[in-house]
Amino acid sequence: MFLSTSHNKIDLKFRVSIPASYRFQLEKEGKQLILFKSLQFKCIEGTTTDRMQRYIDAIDELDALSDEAFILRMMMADAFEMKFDSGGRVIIPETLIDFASLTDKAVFMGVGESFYIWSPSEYQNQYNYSQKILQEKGPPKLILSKKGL
Amino acid sequence: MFLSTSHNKIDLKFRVSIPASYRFQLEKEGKQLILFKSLQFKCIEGTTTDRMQRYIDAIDELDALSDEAFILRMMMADAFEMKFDSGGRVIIPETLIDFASLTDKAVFMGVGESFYIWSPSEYQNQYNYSQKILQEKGPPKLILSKKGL
DNA sequence: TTGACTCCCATAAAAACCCATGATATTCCA
DNA sequence: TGGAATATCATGGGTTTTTATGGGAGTCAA
Repeated sequence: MFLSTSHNKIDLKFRVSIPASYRFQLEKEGKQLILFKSLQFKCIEGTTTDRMQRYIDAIDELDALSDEAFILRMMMADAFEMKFDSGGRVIIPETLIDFASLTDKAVFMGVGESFYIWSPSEYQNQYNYSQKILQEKGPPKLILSKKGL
Repeated sequence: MFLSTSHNKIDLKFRVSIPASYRFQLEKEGKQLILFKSLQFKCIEGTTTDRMQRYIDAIDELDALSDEAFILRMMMADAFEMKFDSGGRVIIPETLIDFASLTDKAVFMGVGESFYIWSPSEYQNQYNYSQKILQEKGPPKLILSKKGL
């Protein structure tokens, strides 16, 4: 489970520290880290190899010639397996840096089964949007009570 | 189940003692503590990892593009797993301190499946408000399902 | 050589860990 | 029942470890 938010620096070599809690999460389950372009947002998404496998399996269930399958395959093509250095950092591929408009700061946002890497300004936009939705619609209580929470 | 209210000090290192009764509650069931921004109030909410896991599972069952899923992901991003020191304290993340406007005192309020951490003044506001509602509307009707008990 | 990449070490700040103490509550026994 | 002995809790403070980050030495290819 990936939780919490942290702001880390991207150095001149495109290196960035993956938050320690995320690394433990991966290590605990003995899983590799995958980074890829988010399908929803202008950010990088990080997850484990086996969750990625679930995406791949999902493609197989789609009509092979459909637009969805096409999009998902394109996403796979821009997915990278990350290696950590001794300090717990990875080098973010340039494709992903560009996609998410990252410069010198990265915001790591744990969202459960995966995490997002945002530029600070995009993150702020998303955060503000969430606050707006919350004010307008209130907490998603229907969903929660339905699940017995 | 978390019950009762207590007023604890937040020291210069942002450490605060989690009330012993809450700790026993967690220990008894072998569960980790999670703190996160309340979706309803200007306070911190405390709960367990497996309760949080149920929220995460709920995300996957929602339309990934829905507002509900979005809000729940934001909730994960503002959730932190806590580690106790030998004295039963945790360090409250700065994000949460700011969100709840905490300074040097924290009011712990057990509300059953979770608990709240308020600043003394916010707590007082909520308390006064509840008293006002009680006077105006009388006690709420409770429907206790046999199943749930 | 130059440039890109990997691997390793250095360091400041933050977090985790450990022990001490005063206050309060609890136990125990005359 | 009183009151000393004990346990528990919240809190203070110091020491050690971890984390994030900077930078350099070695490697390989063009």
